[in-house]
Amino acid sequence: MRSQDAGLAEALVDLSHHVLHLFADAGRGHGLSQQQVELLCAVIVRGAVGMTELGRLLHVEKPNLSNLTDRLERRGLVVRSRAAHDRRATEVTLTDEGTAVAMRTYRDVAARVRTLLERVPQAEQQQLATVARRIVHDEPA
Amino acid sequence: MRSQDAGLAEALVDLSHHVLHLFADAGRGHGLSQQQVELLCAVIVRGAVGMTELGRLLHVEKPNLSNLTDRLERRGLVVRSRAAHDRRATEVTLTDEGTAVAMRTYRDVAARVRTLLERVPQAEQQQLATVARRIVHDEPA
DNA sequence: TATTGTTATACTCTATAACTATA
DNA sequence: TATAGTTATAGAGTATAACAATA
Repeated sequence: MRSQDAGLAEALVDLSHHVLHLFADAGRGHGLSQQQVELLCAVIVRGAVGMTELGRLLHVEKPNLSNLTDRLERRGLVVRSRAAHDRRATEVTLTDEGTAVAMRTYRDVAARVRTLLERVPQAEQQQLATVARRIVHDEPA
Repeated sequence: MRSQDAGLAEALVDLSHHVLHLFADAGRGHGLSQQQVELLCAVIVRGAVGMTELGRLLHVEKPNLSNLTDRLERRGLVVRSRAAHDRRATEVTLTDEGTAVAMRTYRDVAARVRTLLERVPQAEQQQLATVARRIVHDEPA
């Protein structure tokens, strides 16, 4: 690894830790883990979400997502239901309590994101989003 | 959260997952977890490292770092020693086997970093490093 | 008294393989 | 045969509180 790569790599790794810890920190007050917060935020933004899409969004394998969903269902925050169009598929939705918890947590996450980004000027934020998407192949070069 | 913030936030979260999974993927072939790879890489780059600095680098709390170090020590990859200047402090160093494993893993990580960044032009990489450091407060605005 | 690190506990997350049900 | 999801299992990571030793 060239030394300039190493510098960028270290900065990226540090940034990644900060970004994901933001979910953990937001969840702590509500007794939620990082992954639980990520799942709740994904569902509140999208409405009903299938397990496959959740796994892709959260970067979690199927069996682990099943367990993650189990724990949230046991706590009464989400429910599973069979999808109408494909009876193999499961859709995850929020309960009333889950919605309330997810809203509070989502606002907490959003506030922390704003704090994290407040040192970065608008123009650079736009560039950052573009580069980030390019790196994860969501966007063409 | 404004919708433009949300777009950036999602891109950042996705990027963060990719970056940290890179360590997990590099470790899989060697039976090492993400955190184990991160620790080995930190030690190979720095030589002997104290527990406090390791905790800061890996974003891991003290008790968890103790456990992480225990598992690597049990596998014969690292050893602990008392620091000369402060007899409370512990320093972590690599064994011969640990050095060999860490070198291979480090090269694997480096290769994956290059792949991850190959779509990003040099100039943008430099900007990215600057913005990343600014976000985590390592660098003034 | 503050700091460095460990131990103890209870819970959550992870990877892998094997399984069921639907397509 | 392939896909969506679950179950089982063993190991690893996590947060918190309480502790020992050194500064």
